Amino acid sequence: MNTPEKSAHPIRVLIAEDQTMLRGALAALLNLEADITVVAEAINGREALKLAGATAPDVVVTDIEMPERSGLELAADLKHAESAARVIILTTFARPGYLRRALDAGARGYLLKERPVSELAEAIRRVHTGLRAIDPDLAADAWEADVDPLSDRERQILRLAGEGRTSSEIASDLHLSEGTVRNYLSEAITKLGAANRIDAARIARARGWL
Amino acid sequence: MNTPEKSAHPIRVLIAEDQTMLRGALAALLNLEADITVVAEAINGREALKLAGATAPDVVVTDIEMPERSGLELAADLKHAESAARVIILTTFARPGYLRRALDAGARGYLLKERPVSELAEAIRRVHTGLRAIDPDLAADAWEADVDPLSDRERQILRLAGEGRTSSEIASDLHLSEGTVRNYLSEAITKLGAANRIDAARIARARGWL
DNA sequence: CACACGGGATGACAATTGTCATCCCTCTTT
DNA sequence: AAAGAGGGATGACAATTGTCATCCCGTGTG
Repeated sequence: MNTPEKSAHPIRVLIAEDQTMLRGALAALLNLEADITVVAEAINGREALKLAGATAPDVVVTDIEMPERSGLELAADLKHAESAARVIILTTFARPGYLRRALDAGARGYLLKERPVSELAEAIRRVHTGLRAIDPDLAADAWEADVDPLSDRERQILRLAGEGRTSSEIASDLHLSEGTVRNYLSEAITKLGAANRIDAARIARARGWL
Repeated sequence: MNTPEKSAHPIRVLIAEDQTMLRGALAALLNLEADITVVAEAINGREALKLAGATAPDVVVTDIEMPERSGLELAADLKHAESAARVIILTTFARPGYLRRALDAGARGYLLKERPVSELAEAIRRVHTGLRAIDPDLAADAWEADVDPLSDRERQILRLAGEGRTSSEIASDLHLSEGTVRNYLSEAITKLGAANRIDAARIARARGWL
């Protein structure tokens, strides 16, 4: 297997993705592109931030759902650290809530894993020149998508409820009274138009609010 | 980009995986191997079965969770069709239940997406020569893993309950009385040692029983 | 034929969950 | 100082959920 010559100043890319096989495959394929070079690979957001500091990539391609620190948090971290790296979110999920959060966190690209690798390379080039690269399917309904109506507490409690914890368990976990937990849950259920806590958790997850 | 010479009789591989980016990346990388050629790509189990008939692959690499027809069902279908293709399951999930079902369905390999692509190529070669390729982490506790204790009805009802449907909804969906639904759910909860239906659904999912 | 067995149904009871109106504190804002 | 607003707590009540003992009915099976 021979590597083609790199151009004088290839685009320096960092990949953050927790699934080894996909991460390795993407790195290998992107490295075959003449104008792209993968300078680092991270398995979660925390590691990615560290490596970004050390390798000064031009573009960071990151998954969202990773242990330790998510891709959305990574985007925010990089922005906060005033890194020059442009961020492209690469995810399975076409959740409007995710896209919105990604853009708020300063991401310049949002691409689905449903698309071929060639589009990723294309997105990297676009973003490197300062343009945006938003998946067309999502770009449309992103802004008309409704905003997460949940408060922090509601979200937090709903997350636990969705894992099967009972009201009283959640209450003692969070040092709240059981009644209060039920109140928050009830609020969340009405806000989401759900039938019960499980349904509410499902809806929130599907929209990328959890 | 130049493709290396293929050997006279390369291993013919079919890939079934619903996520386009991973599917494309794997196909591209495997094609770079001198002794492997990807003869077809499918986005679900149904399509894979059809393509397997048309292309007579030596090895089928398949994901488990796909729409239409899962990788486990595909393995069973191929066995039933007396296909000569050897099946390698490639999945994110280290669920003992999945491995067991895979082996029962006649799969010769079980590999996690947590491993590098090189291991996939290696597994393909092993399986092609008639050997097995089971992820070492799983091989150990696979057989001592407990068997799915749920009956079909219990599983079916638990699945619906896990999606947030109420007992009465499930009852009318399945033409059962509400009390009966509660009975099954209660059974499932005890069998799994869960705290409630949500917890039970979570546990069953985690073990690959749902 | 008698008997066990599995799928399904009932009825009853306790615990958990969902809903509401109200109330109590702290902060802000005016 | 008065008026809101947000986070949290209570209490009460209805609906849903979880648990059990029992029962009915068709299928095997000895």
